[in-house]
Amino acid sequence: MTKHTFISSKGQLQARWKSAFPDAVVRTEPGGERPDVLWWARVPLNSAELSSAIAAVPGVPVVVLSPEPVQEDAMHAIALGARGYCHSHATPSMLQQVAVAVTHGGLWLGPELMSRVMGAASERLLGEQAPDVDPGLDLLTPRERAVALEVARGATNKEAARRLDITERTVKAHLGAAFEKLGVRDRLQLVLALKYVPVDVDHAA
Amino acid sequence: MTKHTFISSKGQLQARWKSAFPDAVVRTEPGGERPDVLWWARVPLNSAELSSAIAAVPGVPVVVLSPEPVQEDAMHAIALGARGYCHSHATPSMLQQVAVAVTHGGLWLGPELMSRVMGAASERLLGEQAPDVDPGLDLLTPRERAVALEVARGATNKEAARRLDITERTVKAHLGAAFEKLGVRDRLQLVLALKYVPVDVDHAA
DNA sequence: AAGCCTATTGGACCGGTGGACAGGGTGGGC
DNA sequence: GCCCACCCTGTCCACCGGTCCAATAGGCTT
Repeated sequence: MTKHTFISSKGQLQARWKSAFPDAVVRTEPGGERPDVLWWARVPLNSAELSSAIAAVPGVPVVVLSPEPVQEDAMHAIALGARGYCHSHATPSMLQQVAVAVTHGGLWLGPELMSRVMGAASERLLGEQAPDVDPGLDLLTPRERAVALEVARGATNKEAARRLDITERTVKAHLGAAFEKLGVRDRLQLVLALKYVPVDVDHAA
Repeated sequence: MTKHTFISSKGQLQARWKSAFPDAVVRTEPGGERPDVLWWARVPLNSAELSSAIAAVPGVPVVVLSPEPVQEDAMHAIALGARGYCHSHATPSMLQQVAVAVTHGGLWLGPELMSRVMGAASERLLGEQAPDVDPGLDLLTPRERAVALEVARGATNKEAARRLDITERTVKAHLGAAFEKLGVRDRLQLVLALKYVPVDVDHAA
């Protein structure tokens, strides 16, 4: 059975959510058992809280619910890695649709926002022809890249293995190869290398 | 039963697709019965053809399949309204995942592309607006902050200890406190949690 | 056919990491 | 004075992470 956890400041709307997902869990704080979908209904939207909540459950799609959807909030949520954004008063069947989409690797945004996001993304990526795209990623094989990206989202080797459907040993192999190609010594510096390009490690010196 | 139509120039890979969707229809030209998902496997990708094919079936999610996924092609497809982009040699189960996501209103892109698109969209739509600042760091005591910043630069516990002139044990103590305050489980997630803070850090002074 | 790259996995090793017990020392507020 | 927050240190231990030794298999180039 799919597990759903709702994070709500006031615990309201539980009835509606339980209607969509009868065995849903409603909490006021993140934590507890790892759900299949994490619904973020805290208002107002706090980037820091949302960010760490998302980081705390790598691999779990996070959907942000808002009582009055605002594009800016939605974009913040997306920027932080949320996989969905919709009205907190959405009908149960709508919520179920969203759940299905995100648990299958999709991004769910609602028609209007979706087209805006897609438009903006293509403007950004086609317009400037990827100037600051990590040269690092291009050095990696597709598999190494996939593993590196999982790790860069905060996943452990075990979690990355589960997400990519390979053994932990293989994750280590790809990671090791990525370390060597990028000239870093561990996963943390790999993340830094993928964020801002140069790693100014004067530490070891 | 969900109906799937594949548009392929050469009609190849039919076996693979039929394995995923036994009653799929493979065509060389768009048209015919209205499917639930339209899979576009024509190579090379032609924007005009794809555009009119998408326009011809409003409401039907279109997924572009490519034998060798390229970001630029993906962005063109997205810009034209495609709801998904993935490898044409994807496993049947993967295709099924994609199908489920897009038929439920989702956008399916694969981890790497997805994060790029999301990042690009938020950059474009949020502009240079600084996110609402200083969540994490202000929760920490000065010493915890110093340790966290060392770690965020890629230092090991031992290196941080040497730079701050304390024992490795103390570094662990501060780090552990920082983990708890920020609600993360390890140093990597701590870095991610601090990532969305303006890092002006000239702390070395 | 031979060679290379990629992807995958196994076993073993060992240092780094994080949590669970501990403390002791300082300074400020009530 | 007491309490409390902060800073610093210690030991023990389970687990994770990174690297070494391999091996098998498929695809691609020469």
